[in-house]
Amino acid sequence: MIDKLDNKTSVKCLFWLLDINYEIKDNKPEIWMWGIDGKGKRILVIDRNFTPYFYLVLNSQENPNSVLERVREKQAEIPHIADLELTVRRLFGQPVYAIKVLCQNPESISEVVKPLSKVNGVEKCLEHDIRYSMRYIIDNNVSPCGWYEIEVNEVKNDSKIQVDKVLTAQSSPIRIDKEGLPQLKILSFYPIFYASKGSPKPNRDPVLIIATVFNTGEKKIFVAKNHDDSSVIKDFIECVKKFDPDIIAGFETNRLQWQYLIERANKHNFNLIVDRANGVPHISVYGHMSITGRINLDILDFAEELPEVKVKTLENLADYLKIDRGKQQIFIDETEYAPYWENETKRVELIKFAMERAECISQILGMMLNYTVELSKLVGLPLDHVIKAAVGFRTEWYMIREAYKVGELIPERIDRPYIPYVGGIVLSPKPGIHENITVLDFKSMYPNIMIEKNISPDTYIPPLEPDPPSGVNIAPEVGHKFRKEPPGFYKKILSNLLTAREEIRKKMSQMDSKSDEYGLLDARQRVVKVITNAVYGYTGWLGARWFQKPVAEAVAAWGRDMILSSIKMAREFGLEIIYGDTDSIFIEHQPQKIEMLCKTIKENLGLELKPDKFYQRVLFTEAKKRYCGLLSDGTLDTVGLEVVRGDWAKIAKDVQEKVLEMVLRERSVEGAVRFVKERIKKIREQKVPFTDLIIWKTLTKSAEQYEVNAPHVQAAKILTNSGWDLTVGDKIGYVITRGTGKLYERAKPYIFASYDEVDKEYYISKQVIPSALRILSLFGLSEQKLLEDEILIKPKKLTDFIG
DNA sequence: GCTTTGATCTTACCC
DNA sequence: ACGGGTAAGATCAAAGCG
Repeated sequence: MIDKLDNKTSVKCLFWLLDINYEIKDNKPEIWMWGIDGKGKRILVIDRNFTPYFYLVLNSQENPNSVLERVREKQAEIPHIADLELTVRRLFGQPVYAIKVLCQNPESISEVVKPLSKVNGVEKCLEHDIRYSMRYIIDNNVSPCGWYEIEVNEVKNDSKIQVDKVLTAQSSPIRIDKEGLPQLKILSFYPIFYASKGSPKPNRDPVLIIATVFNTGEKKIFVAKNHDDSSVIKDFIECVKKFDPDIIAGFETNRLQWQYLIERANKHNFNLIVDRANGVPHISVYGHMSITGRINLDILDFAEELPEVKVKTLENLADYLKIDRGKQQIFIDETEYAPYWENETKRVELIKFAMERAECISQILGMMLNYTVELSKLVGLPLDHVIKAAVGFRTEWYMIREAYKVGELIPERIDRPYIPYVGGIVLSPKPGIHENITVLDFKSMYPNIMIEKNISPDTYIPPLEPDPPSGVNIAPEVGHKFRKEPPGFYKKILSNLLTAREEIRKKMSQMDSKSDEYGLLDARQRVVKVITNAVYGYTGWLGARWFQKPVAEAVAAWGRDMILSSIKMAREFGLEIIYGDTDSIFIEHQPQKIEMLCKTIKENLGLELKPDKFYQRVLFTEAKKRYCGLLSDGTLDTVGLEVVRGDWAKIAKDVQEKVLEMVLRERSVEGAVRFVKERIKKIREQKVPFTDLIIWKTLTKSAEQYEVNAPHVQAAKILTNSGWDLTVGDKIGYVITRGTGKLYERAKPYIFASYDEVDKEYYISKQVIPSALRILSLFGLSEQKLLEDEILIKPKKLTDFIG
C-alpha cells in the first residue's frame, strides 16, 4: 500500500506521454504512464482503475441471455473473473451479441479464455490478444507523444523510481489540444567492441570505448584500460543515470549493442541498470529492446524506411541525409578496430571515430524525431514500438483504434493459405526516345476507389447473400459485390485520412517552410500519406486481422477498369499512349486535349486524373518498369534501370548513368560510346577504385537454406567460417575473382580480396557492357562494337531514333 | 561428351 | 511479416547434337 503524501484531494496534472507499460503488483494490474509535466518534471502516473477484459462472441442462433446464464454457471469454477456484461458489438459489420468478460489480471486472461470458449453458444473469444497497456491506450483514446490532463494524487516514491514525482491516477487521461514536444533529454551513444577475429563475441571481446553525446551539447567518452571494460560499462551506467535521458539513441542497438553490453556487464557480475525502474533493457514486441521509462531508438530502424539507402551503414545514411560530418572524416572499418586499438597513436583516432559516430547518431535522430513522433501519435504505438513495427502492423493499429470508436470487434489473426489474385496492369512501352511526354496519374487511386465503391470488409456481400435495399457496386471482371450504404469502415478511415492530409497541406501552404512548425506538419502529412497508401496492401495481406481477399481483388479490378477506360478515352481524343503502369499513363503533350481528357474522366469515373510529370525527352527499352526521362529542370529521372538498383557494381551504375546523360541531355550516342570505351580501358588498367567493383546482395535466408549456389551465398559462407555473425537481411559485399569454374566459386567477400585477384573481364562483360548496352542497344550498338579498339566510325545521329 | 536451352531460383525494383 | 507485376542473371538439368 502506497501512502498519500498529504491529505489534499486530487489535483489536475498536465503531462506529455513518453511511454506506457504495465506492472502486476499484489496480483493487481497497474498502468504505468511515463511522462513529462508542464514544468518539465519527469513523472510516473500509475492508474489502478482499469480492468482488463475480452469478449465472448455468441452464436446468432442462441438466446444471448441463456448463454450468459451458462457462462455465469461456469464462472463459479473459474477464479479471476471480475464481471460479465452482455453487449452488442459488430464483427465484419454484422451485429453480434458479445459477453464482455472483465478479468482481475491481464495475465490470467488466457486461463479464462480456454474454459469459457467451450461453453455452449459461445462461438469464439476475441480481443484476448490485445496487450493490457494497448487496451488502455485504445479505450482511453490515448496516444503516446500527446498532451493529457489527469486527476492525480502524489504518493511516496517507495521503489526509488527515477522520476521527480510518482502519482496515482484518480481519473482517466483527457487529451489536451496542445502541440509540440516538451524539452526532451536525449542521449546518443556509440560503443566500440574489440573485434579480434570476425564479429566481436561478448564472452570474449571487451567493450573498448563508449562515446556519448547529450542534446545539451555535453559529450563524454569512456575508454577501457587495456582490455578491462568493467569501468567503461559502469561509467556508462552512471552517465545514463546522471543525465537521465528520455530518449536513448544508437545505431544497431536493437539487434546487437544492448545485448552485448548486458552480457559484458553480467560477465563482470553486475547488471546493466539503465532504465527508470532500476531494471535492465529487455526484449519486447517487434524485436526491439525496451528500456522502461525511457525510449530506446535505433537509427538503423529509421534507415529501413529509406529504400534509397541501399547498404545501411551509418555513413551511407548520413550522406543520404546530407549530414555534415566535418572535413576530417575518419572511417575505420570494423575489421580494423583491433589493430587501431593496439597501436598507441592510432588508438586516439579510434576514440575520435567513436565520438564522431555518436555525434552523427545525435544529428540523425534530430532529423527523424518529428517523423517518428507523428507516426507514434497517428498509429498509437509508443515511439520505440512504432519505429520497429512493420507497415502492416502500423496500419492495423491505426485501424484497431478506429474500429473501437465504431464498435467493431477486432478479429483474431489466423493462418490462411496463399491464393494469388490479379493486380494492376502494366503496358508494354513503345521503345526508343520520345519528346514532350506528359505523365498523367490518378490521385490516390486505390484509396479513392475504396471510398467511391465503398469497398470494405464490412460492406462485402458474399455470392449467395441477397442484395441489400441500398443496392450494390459490382466489381468488373471479378464480380464481387459491396453494399452502397451505409459507408464502410475503410471508407470512413480513408476519407478521414485524405481530408486530414489536405488540411495539413493547406495549413502548410501559409507557413514559412523553414519554421519548426512547418517541419512538424510536413512530418505529419507524410505519415498520413504512408498509412493511407498502405491500406490497400493491408487488405491483401494474409496476416491482416481484417483480411478479405475479395476486397483487395475488387480494388485492383476497378483500378484496371479505370486505367483501361482512360486509355480508350485518350485514344478517342487522338492522344498517343507511350506507356502506363497501374495508375499512370504516359502520353504525348497536347495540353488542351489532355485537359479535356482529365475532365471527361473525372465526370465519367469519379476519380481525378492529373498531370504529374513532364519529360522533355524520355527513353524506353523493350522492358516494362525501366525507363529514364529528362525533366524540365535538366535532371534525369531514372526508373528501374541498373542505375537505381543496389545489386550492381558501382562501376556499372556510373557508366549507365553517364550513358543516359550523354544520350538524353547531350544527345550524343557517340559520346556515350566513347565514354564506355574509356571506362573499359580504365578497368583493364586497374584505375577504377576497388570499392566500385563490390557487388552487394541481401542474404534473404540462412546460407544453408539456399537451393542453388549463388555468389553472395558463397561469400556469406566464407564470412561465417571466418567468425562473422551473419543474419537474414544482411547485405553481403563481394567481388568476382579470376579463375575457373562457376561464378559462385569465384566470389569472395570484398574484405578478404585483393585488387590483383579481381577478374576485370567479368566486370567488363557482365557488369559494364550489359548496363551500357541496355541503353545503347537501342541505337544498334552491340558488345563487339563497344569492345572494338577504334572509335566508332560513323555513329548514327540521335535524331534518327526519335519516335 | 559436349553445347544449347529452358525451367527455376533469386534479388530488387515499380506502383 | 502490406499487395501483385516485372526484369534480369546465375544455376542446373534436360535436350540436342555429332
